[in-house]
Amino acid sequence: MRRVRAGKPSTPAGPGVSATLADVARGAGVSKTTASDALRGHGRVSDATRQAVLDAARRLGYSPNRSARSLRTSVTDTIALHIPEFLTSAEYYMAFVFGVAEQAARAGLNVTLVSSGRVPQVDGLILCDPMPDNPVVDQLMNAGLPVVTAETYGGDSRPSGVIWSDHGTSLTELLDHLRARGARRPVLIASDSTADWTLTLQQTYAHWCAEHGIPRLLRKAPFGAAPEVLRGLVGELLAGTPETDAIVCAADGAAAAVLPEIRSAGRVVGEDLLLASCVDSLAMRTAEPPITAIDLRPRHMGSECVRLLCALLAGEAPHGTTRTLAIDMVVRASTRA
Amino acid sequence: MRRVRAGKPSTPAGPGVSATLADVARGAGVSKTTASDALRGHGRVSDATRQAVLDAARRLGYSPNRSARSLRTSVTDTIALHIPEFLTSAEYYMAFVFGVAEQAARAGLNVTLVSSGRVPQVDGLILCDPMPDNPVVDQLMNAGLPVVTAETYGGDSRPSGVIWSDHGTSLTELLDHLRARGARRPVLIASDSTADWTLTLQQTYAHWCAEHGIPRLLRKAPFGAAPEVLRGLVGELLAGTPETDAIVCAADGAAAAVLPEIRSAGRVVGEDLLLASCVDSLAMRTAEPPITAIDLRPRHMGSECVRLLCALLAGEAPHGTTRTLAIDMVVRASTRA
DNA sequence: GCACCTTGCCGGAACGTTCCGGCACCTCGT
DNA sequence: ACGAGGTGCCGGAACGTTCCGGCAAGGTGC
Repeated sequence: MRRVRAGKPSTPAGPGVSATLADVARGAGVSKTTASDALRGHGRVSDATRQAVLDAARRLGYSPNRSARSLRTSVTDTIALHIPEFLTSAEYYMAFVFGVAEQAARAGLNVTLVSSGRVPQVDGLILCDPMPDNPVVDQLMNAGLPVVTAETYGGDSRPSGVIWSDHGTSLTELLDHLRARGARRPVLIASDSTADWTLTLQQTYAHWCAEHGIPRLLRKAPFGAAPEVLRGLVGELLAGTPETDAIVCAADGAAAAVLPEIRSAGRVVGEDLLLASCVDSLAMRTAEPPITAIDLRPRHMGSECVRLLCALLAGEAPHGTTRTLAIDMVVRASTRA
Repeated sequence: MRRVRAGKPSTPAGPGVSATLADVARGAGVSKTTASDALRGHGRVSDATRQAVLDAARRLGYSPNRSARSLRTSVTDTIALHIPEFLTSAEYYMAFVFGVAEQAARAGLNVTLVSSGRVPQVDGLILCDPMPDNPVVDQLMNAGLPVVTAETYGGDSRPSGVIWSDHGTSLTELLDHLRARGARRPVLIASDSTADWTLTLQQTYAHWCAEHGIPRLLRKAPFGAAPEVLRGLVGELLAGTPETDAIVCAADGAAAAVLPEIRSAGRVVGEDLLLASCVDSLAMRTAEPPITAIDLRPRHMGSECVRLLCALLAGEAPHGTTRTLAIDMVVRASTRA
């Protein structure tokens, strides 16, 4: 608990210790007010003085103390990020995190991870795939801070901003594609999570089936279900409903996981059984055959969330702003019969 | 840039605005010094007053302003986390991140992600899989802050602490296992990254081969190589060196990616060709057949890094402390011939 | 010459916390 | 009765920043 900074505050900043604004002011021969104004571009400062201050700052390696700044302005230049803990979707979330980190760095913001419900002292929050029954999400939602969610939130409170993708349209497109490839009995294997995304997929599927006079063949697996469970499900499905000619898996990675089961049921993916996934990932690309999937562009999703949050914080976007992120179907051999 | 907090500082804290220490002191009828002492457990305070302060704090929903505290003490209660951006190893890194986040939350620390080289104002850094040729890593290493690395660092500077796993012993164990299963020509497919982990694997393999009078059949693929590249590699390997009876893949996910290629070369994994991975993941578990792999326990790795960093910060561990994290080989059908 | 505005700069208070030093009171031992 | 030592509490300075208000010097119009 000892103080880290060196003793004499009048020395021109020891090694490893960042110079203070007063040091810069002294170095430029001006007052700290002027130094601050010059650096922030706020007050009225002549070009010559501004240049002198800038030089001094660079020479001394000045970087403003964030705590002091934040104490004074009550702006932390920090946003919090919460992601659900599902290692099954690791690739999606990881890409999302990098998208957030990159865009935040660009905007000069720090990103802090929040796992518990303890609301951190930040300027705003980003919640990825918020599920209404998650108490942590609930606390964060009602913390009185600006919140941007990735995908819509099914709960009561309204976030300040939302970035969402039109999964309904995408799934319809995917189902149409399967139909064009000859599929007449497509099955949707969805998860039972409370994420809005899952629900949209199920509704869209039901709607599409009704529209095409096709029986609803929905199967549900627990969110983050073990591959064995998924396989068992598919095994039963193919044995019990052999007329199944296409399978769409909602969960990340599920389609790749069930491939062996399909094969051992004597079906040939891409030939007499079409297979597709609602989430693209490395596993889809590397599967044999590669699996048609919807690219959710998680990295873009991450950076767009930060963009929107910044706009909200700057007052450039109204509370309740909702933006759409385009997503793409990627057709691969598994549906190219 | 407007101030967020409400106007009159004498009101007992408006809604949504955290109470200040002065509010608590007033609420408990003591001075702010006493309030601070009572909450921190520092000075000499009678039990009765301490209780009164604690009550007032709870009643007012007091939570100390981190900026003010940090400004005063120059302790930020925040650590920075850097992970290399390789989405192929998404599952490993994701688990690592959660391990860090969880343990940090337990220790009352914030975690901020750092992607650029800009050194954040934190108490310490955790660098996951630091590669010597990464400029960002370099800057962070030499920031003059306590650093804990996950896996040893191959560069010049010495981190304050290291958590590492004995990949050499594990790979030896794995190779011995393959040999016991009849393999006489095991091939190692390594990546050409500069991570210490990769180098250790290659050295261990070379050493093991020499010891057993087995030809060194090392193949290198770029780190994060596309699955097609890996497949091409394996295809050539099996065509050119048909006496290959076991393949060990270093890179995360690689073993699962090359499975189809092996199959289409007419080899049967687990029967006439053993396959194993140096990194366990969902893909290894769900592959058909499931693939023997080394479980690196990334989540533990994450939390152990935080533990060590905390110990270093508290002065409970000496600079340069190195700790080992046990890792396990998980035998599955792919080597159970 | 005066009134007035603009420009360039600065003093100093405030943000919320920690903690040094000090003061008043009480309890003993002598 | 008195000093020594302990206990319980507090005043106020300091951390580094921002920014309000003010002041002097120079310019402009009359």
